[in-house]
Amino acid sequence: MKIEEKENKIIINDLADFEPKHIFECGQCFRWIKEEDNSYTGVAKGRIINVKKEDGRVVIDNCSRDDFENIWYDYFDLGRDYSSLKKELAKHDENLAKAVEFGWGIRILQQDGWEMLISFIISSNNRIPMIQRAINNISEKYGKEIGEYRGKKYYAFPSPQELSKASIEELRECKTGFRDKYIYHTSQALVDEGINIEDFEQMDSEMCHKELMKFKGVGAKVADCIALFGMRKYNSFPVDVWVKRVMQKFYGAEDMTLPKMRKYGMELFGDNAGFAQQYLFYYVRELEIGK
DNA sequence: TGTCAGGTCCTCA
DNA sequence: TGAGGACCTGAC
Repeated sequence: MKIEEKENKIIINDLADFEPKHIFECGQCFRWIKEEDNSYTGVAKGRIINVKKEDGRVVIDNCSRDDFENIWYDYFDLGRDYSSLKKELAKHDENLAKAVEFGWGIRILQQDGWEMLISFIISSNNRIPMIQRAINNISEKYGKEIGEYRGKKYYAFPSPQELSKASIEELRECKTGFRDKYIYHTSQALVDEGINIEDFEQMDSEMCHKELMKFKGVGAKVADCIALFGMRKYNSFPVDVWVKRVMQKFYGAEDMTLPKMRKYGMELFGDNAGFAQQYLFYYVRELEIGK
């Protein structure tokens, strides 16, 4: 990987399988905002960076070399060979091959487990713009101000301790809707019971999923998303409305219940089920297949 | 005005 | 187990 550093930017010349639109709009994250120049600005790990593709190169603005090596390299999953992963997936079947070709620049971000827990509780029966707004409201109200970028202030996602100070009513004011009580109970549970969410990463997938579902507002689908995007459980297979459609249309799962569909997907795609799910999800949602 | 959206919870067979 | 209805909110 050839990396140049200049003017607080990191420029990567030869990074394959990386397309900002695919990465930030495949539904795995909620805090990356598209700018007018088609770049994306986001907050993670207490930093603000801006990412774009320019002349085939990946440009990360507002980023030091140290931060790139210590934070963003892992965050963007740059240690993984997506070319061979995609080749492997494409061999599986024709539909997955098309999906991989369509979302060729997707990478599964290594995001924070706690932030994913709350974010995906908010996602249930909700729309993406509303989810983004609620998460921003929560961050502004309870998170620390990180700094300014392009004239806009940015806030970190609050810690469990910080968020546990919010009442159910205040969470409702952040436009979380009926999920206010779920967020409240989850924050309280972490603080009161001294649960360290990072420990979940050490569990095997099944245990991780089971433990996550103990939180109020976390069902099978939300637990799978948290495990996949926040806890490196890459054999997770979140079944949402879109994946349900794709499983019915392409994989003969017309009469399956959701739990069966989840199990079927995990068996079908094995250790790479999470990646398969992301490519399929992005493919059918962007093209509105099966709607 | 009614429906619907990245589901979950609760109740009841 | 599985089915059915309620649920904040706001956009169409």
